[in-house]
Amino acid sequence: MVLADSGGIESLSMRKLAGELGIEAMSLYHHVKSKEDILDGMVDIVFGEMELPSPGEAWKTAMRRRAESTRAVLARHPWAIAILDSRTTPGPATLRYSDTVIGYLRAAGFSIPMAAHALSILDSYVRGFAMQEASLPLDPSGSIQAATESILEQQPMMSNAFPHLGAMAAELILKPGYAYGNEFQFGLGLILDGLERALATENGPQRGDAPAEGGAGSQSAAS
Amino acid sequence: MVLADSGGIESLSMRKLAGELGIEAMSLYHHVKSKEDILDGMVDIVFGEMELPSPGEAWKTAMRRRAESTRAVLARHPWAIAILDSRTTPGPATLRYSDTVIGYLRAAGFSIPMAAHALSILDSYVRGFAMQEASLPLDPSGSIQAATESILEQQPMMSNAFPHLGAMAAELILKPGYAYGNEFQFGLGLILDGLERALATENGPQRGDAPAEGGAGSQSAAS
DNA sequence: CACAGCGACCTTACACCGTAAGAGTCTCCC
DNA sequence: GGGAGACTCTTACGGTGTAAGGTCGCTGTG
Repeated sequence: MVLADSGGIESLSMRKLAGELGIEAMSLYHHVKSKEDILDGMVDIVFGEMELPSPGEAWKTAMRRRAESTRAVLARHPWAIAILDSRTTPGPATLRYSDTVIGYLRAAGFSIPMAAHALSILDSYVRGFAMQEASLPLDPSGSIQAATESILEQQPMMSNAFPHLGAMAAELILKPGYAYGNEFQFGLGLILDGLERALATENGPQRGDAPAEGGAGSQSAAS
Repeated sequence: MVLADSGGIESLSMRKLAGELGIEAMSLYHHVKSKEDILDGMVDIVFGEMELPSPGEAWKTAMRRRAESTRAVLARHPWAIAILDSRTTPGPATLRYSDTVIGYLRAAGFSIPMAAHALSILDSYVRGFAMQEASLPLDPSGSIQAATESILEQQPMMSNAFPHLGAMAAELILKPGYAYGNEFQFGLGLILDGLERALATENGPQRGDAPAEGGAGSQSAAS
């Protein structure tokens, strides 16, 4: 079901979907309540494709892998990005996913509020990045040069009216080897480092003894 | 033009828009090439509403204000979030906005690659957060309690099958005073602090930045 | 003044969309 | 045999974006 859809664009209609299945549009309504139902199911499948952290991993690498997996899944299903959160009736895979990640963070020593912070910032960043990436006019190689050039050509006054934009285009984006996708790692590392610091601060800069948890990884006690 | 649209939902159609203006649908096509044209213009207006940093401000406060302004504007025009980036022909306000911000960062000591990093992470985060926030079922007070409760009620096995999700709902989200919007500040501060550190590292560690607590942290933030 | 040109507006029409309503048809179980 | 579903179909309605072309009234020029 999803196969046909993610292959095509989000121009899937009840009639086309039915055609794909060899039946008529209205027959679909005996299996689903509405098109919203189908979208709900598709979103749940997308969540099901995301990699879950496996126990025993250090939380930082686990969260990094989770973020990269999410980005990869969303790149595979760009249509899903805009509707991921807007489903008001989360499916089982969605709930399972959230529950597992929260449980993982808690086991790694995150308090409940800190886990909520971490979830919020990571998901906002990953989905925001996926959104920007999905809407960039990339050629298959993942480069953005061609599109940038065409904008520059359209606007020859670019370097006059918008000097900094022009400079960034000329000196960074148009350089061979630049791919916007690489920006992902920088931001992800920055956020994970920031979370590590926040976690250390929370877990007691004062009398930071007895960190009872078998928390994964980095204990850099405040000096 | 935008007034009518952002007030209503994204269910604006050529016919409704024409009706708002007292004319017929097809008459619009004498002023715009297509509906895409209208969306382009609307997106540009949205960019125009965003606050630009004023010279002389410290870059951190300037970027914080920019992020908060962007979030406020996108909260005012939720329909814009999903299509902000997908416009392939940026309008003048959009270009001006990007150019000013880049110029501002450059003046504050960011190299071109570092400015690109900063733009990418800030915009991804802010837009991702705005997206999540916009799709949350909030009551007018900005709280999420009612919706959370209804999900919990629908799924009484929540606390069994999804214990961590249930715990976070019970001990954080359902507590009076919790509002998801407050998560924004945490993530924004974390990112700005991270950028500050990355900037200091880039600009040469000769300026003793007292990296005492950084310990042997990961250097994945290096450019 | 007359008149051509043109831009703003209109009507009509087409192919698509989600789906409400209801009418077969087929298979299984008592 | 005879329900009882489950499944599919046809028909129809009100919506969408927009292609094609018609009808005004204003304006510039002679």
